[in-house]
Amino acid sequence: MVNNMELIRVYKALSNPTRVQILQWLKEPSKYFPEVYPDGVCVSDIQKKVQLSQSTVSQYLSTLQDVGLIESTRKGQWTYYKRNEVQIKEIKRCIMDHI
Amino acid sequence: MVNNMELIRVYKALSNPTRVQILQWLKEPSKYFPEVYPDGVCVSDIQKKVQLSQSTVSQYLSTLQDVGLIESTRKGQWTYYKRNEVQIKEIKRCIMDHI
DNA sequence: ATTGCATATCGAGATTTCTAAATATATAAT
DNA sequence: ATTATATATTTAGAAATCTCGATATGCAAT
Repeated sequence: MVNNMELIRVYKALSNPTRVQILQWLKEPSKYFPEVYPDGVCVSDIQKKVQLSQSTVSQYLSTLQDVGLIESTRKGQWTYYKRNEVQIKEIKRCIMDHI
Repeated sequence: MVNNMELIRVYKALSNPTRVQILQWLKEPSKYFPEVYPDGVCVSDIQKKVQLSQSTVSQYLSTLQDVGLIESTRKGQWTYYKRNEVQIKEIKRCIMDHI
């Protein structure tokens, strides 16, 4: 269950076009990124596409992760991100009741 | 059809707890407001409940209306607001595909 | 015409978000 | 040990949002 305040934070996370864009690219990662690993896509590949600084992209990914929309796996020096579809489904369900 | 940028504006509108609260109260106006008119609830009744200034509430309602979540009807010196359920349904549908 | 009431708009200070550069951390390769 | 690479964190200025008081607008009643 995603409560009221958590949903507000989800809306905040989604109220930035770049963050939403990333979330959408991650729906079909192989379509949008040069390499897709078992745990998702690495930060630098995402950064190349969004054309914002490395630190900004890293923070955006943290923001999306903080609200549960994506999840990360660290492997060596890389961090791979992918959508957390289970949580996204739950968030969607809650938004339906919320609005 | 609600496009990408319009949805971003919807998320922005929803990323404020008070605005979401108002939207939720308007689901069952007679439960939360002293008087409900055919076209909805007047600004001053909403203002009394949220305990923010009149100008803030007026702007919040404009914000919600701008993105289509509520609609207004002016009758004399009053403006009544109610949910735009048709548009909300459409927005929900688009959010489902969007996220 | 004037007064009073409901709402909208304007202007501004406080707070938050955006974004980058610089720095830190962690790992890999030499 | 040193160097290089990937990512995270810190710091800070610019831009946007929040919120209010003041003012404007529009309508109703006198």
